[in-house]
Amino acid sequence: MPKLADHEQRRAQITDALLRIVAATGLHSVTMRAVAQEAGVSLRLVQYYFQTKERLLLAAVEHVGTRLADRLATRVRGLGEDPGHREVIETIVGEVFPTDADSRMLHIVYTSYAVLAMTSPELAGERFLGDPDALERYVAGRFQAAADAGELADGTDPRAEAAALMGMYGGLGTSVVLGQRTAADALAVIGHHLDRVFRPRRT
Amino acid sequence: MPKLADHEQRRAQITDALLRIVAATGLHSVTMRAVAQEAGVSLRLVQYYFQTKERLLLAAVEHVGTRLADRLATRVRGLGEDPGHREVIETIVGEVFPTDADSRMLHIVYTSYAVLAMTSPELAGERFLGDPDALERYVAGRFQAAADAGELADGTDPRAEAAALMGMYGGLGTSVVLGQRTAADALAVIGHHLDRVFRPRRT
DNA sequence: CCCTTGTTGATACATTTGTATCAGCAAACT
DNA sequence: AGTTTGCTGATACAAATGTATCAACAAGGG
Repeated sequence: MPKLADHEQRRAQITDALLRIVAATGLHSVTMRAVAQEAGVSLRLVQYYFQTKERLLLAAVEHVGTRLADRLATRVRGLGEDPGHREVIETIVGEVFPTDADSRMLHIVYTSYAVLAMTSPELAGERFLGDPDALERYVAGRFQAAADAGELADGTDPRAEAAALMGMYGGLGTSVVLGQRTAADALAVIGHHLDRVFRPRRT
Repeated sequence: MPKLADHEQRRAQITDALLRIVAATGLHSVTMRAVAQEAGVSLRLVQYYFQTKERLLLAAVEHVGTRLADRLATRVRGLGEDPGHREVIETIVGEVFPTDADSRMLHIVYTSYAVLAMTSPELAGERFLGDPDALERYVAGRFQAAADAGELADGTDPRAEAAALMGMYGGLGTSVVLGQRTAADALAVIGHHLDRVFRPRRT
């Protein structure tokens, strides 16, 4: 049985093209034909791999979720063994925050899907909504660990801190993409916030 | 010269219909025909008042901005004279936060336009981007006043606090609309945050 | 060599959508 | 009464779009 092409790779090639279009011109300008052209393949092939547009869109969110998870895992692992809790948290925020073209794309794509999910929950599946939840839970776990180690200020609730941080990240990220604020300014605001959450003394 | 209809009211009737559609089924399902039907007028009339779809969309954002500003002004004025700084800030956040159908609609509309503005700045005019800026500046002013009155914790920067709060509001609001969190939970997180920004003692 | 697989091309087609046109009707002000 | 203004209806039309169909070709494995 001949198998010259890697199906997974082809699918990634096409969904990547879709994400590029979303980031550049918006979700509304994603058409089967535009995706095909951006991916450098024929319209027919897009239909071949993803029968309908809906399935293509779903595959694209899954793809972006996986890619982000990989990126974060690699980044955190690169911190060396037993990094500080705050270091891990700041690394995560710094990685997903729209600073370069890649993270900016990620933010636009995520927000676009989020808006879509507000009015058509069936299109943005559980997979999509589950990702930010998982990230927040992970961050909450880190806050919990920091609290257990006595690194947090008094009266802080790890889960509430995670929610607050992820909320800030999302809102400030949007304002950065919209050009209302510099990424550096936004990150300074978040750093300022973390300064207050973490107990000042200790290293 | 006969003038049986109030142009402003008619325009409001149509843009209101548009906003309802955005909140219910998303910005992508806003069509001239759908707006006309929702507003209970003929397609021809929508064309009559707003020549093109682009102008209709722009008018709708302006409309929502004005309406929100009015709502906030009324609400804050209703606090009586010389209300506490924290009270004003909490009132504002409580008013714009997606708790009821109206504020939920507001949030969806705002976020939809924000996403649109990310990739097509010409469609979401300065009027749109200016509104959240103005709100943040106002909140920053309140934080500054609170700081001058010695009500804030040490080492707080009023403008950074405003940015952090507005960011949190936006991000958490989205998660509430997406059903990832209860509005009450989100507001509790924000309250928890404000507890730390404001100095505990004093009334 | 043959057959399966990956891929393209050329269309086709019904729908939707923004925009435009022309005629006409009802109401109200002068 | 007449004229202006607000509004509707019926259509028209080109462009875009999701989906589907049929033929064909290249390449690699058995």
